[in-house]
Amino acid sequence: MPSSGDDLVAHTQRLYRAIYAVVRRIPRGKVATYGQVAELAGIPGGARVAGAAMRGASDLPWQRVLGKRGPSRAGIQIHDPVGAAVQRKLLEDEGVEVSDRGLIDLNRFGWIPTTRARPPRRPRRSPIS
DNA sequence: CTCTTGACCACTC
DNA sequence: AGAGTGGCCAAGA
Repeated sequence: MPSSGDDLVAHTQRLYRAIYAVVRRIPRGKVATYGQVAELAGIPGGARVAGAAMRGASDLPWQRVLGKRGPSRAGIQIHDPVGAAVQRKLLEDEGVEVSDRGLIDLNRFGWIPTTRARPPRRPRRSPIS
């Protein structure tokens, strides 16, 4: 947390940089939610901030950040229909299954920022075609 | 400083 | 299951 003497501009820049840093850590073929990204970036409850940060995002895997649509489901939440289509394409290109309604199963594709080895997960179907 | 906006989220019907 | 509501945080006008 910034002390009262901390430069406010530096602080806000740090927030966005933190968000981008988190997004860059999301591995290919996995997805995270805005809320998850925000929390990892040090902004608990700041899901909307993460969304705002994604809007102007460039040179980072922004397509891997989705809205939370249920306990174990995420979905394309982007407003612009064109951008939504692009996101779907990018995700499918890296092996993420997106339903017709734009939903993704977090149990299968959700990113778990594990520091240690994750338990052996056995995909029920071939991860790669 | 107040008010509005937003690629959010959880809770209720 | 889908729609409505209120709350959340930070940015920008």
